Amino acid sequence: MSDLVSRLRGIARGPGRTSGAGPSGAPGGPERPAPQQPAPREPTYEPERPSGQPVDPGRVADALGGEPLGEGRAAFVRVRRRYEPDRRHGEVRISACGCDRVDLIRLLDPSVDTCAAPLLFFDLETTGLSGGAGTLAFLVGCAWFEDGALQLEQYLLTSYAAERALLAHFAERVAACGMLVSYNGRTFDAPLLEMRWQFHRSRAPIGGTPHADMLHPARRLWRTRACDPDGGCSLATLERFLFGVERVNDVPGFEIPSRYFRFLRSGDPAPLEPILEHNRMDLVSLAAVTARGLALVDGGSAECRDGWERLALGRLLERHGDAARAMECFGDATNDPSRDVRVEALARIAARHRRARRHAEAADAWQQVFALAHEEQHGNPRTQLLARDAAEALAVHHEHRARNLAAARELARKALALERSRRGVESLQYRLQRLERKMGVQQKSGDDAAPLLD
DNA sequence: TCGGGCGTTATAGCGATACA
DNA sequence: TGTATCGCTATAACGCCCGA
Repeated sequence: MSDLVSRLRGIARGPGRTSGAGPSGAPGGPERPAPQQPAPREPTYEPERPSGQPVDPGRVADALGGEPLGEGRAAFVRVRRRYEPDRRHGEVRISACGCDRVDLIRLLDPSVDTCAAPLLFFDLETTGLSGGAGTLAFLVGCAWFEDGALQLEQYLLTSYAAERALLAHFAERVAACGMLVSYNGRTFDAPLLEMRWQFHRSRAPIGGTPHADMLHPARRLWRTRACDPDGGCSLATLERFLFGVERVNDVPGFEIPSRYFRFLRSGDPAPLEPILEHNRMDLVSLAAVTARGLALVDGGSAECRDGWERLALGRLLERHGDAARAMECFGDATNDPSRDVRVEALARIAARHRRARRHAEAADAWQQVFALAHEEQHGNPRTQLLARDAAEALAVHHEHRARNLAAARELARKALALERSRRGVESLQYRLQRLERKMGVQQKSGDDAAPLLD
């Protein structure tokens, strides 16, 4: 332990370099022991730094490849990086992450009233998850495009006294942008920043700046696919699915606050470097996800990679009243190799026809849904649900429009066999009773029953 | 003319899920 | 671990159509 103590004190005091990547250092690497020191069993950073002795922002900046900003106790550290257009982020290049059609962001996030460039992507690392005055953002990361390259800036808090200056600096950056973009920022990042601004009795600049939160559009577009068996749609899951990004030695979120507290106690910035890299990865992925979403709403069905993406885009466009482009997506999805995709697409098409009172076209689509879904007796529960919907819709069609009571009864029976909810069963039983009553009246009056459908 | 049925829309409640 | 947001589901209300 005494070795560790002297090492930590050496880091906090002297010019001897320790771990932590510099400007060109390999990011995200594991923490390394100081030169000529035995490797510690565990990378523990106990509160050995003499209390009351502030962390030197200049030394932290040197270790992290940044620069100190501000004077005295109000100084914080700024770390800048520039990712050139040909740099790769998984399978995509930075040049492909630019967002030209920012006006289309309102299709992704309907809560955005006005769309304006330039976009400022931002992401916080905080001392905790829960709100309240005790949680603060010790790292504010932001990024924007400049001449095709992604410019990143990170503001690191080296002492609580510098928070106001750090926030003011970020506020200047926000004032220069047209729109903020975040991932779950509407729920987490923005409220936390606003709370901190209130704490310093300053006006929060975020409230007046349009803010697009990419979490919810990402869920709408990729949840059913990106998403692992657990159905997650975190930024890390998404970047792996969309861009093939595999993070190496990424710091888990729950570990971030404790690493920062270790830094405050020890003065050693080494535990922070993986956090800065984690934050940079989040910012690049956020830009890439935004660009991908904008490309989809701009390019439509032709831009989609597969049928699942077509279905999701169709639903998103339908939600915005763009029925024509939604139908194009659903129509293209009916040619997908996946039966589940084809069934879902046909059900969407049928529902759209029904809404537009094109009942013959709707019945034709429902018929295809039922035929396709029925081939799969023990398949996807969603497909089975659509088979039941199709059977009931066709029963309605035959009872009230085609006037084929026998076919309606047969379809109602099939729907009943697929029904799982008590209410649904009751509703279908009622329908069957009505049909049989009508058929009894018809037979008494001497009418011939219409032939059954295939 | 009236009642039954269909289809759409609005609303409420609940559960899932991002974030560090 | 707390919190806000959204999607899903159930339900109600409403307008429309049609047959008795």
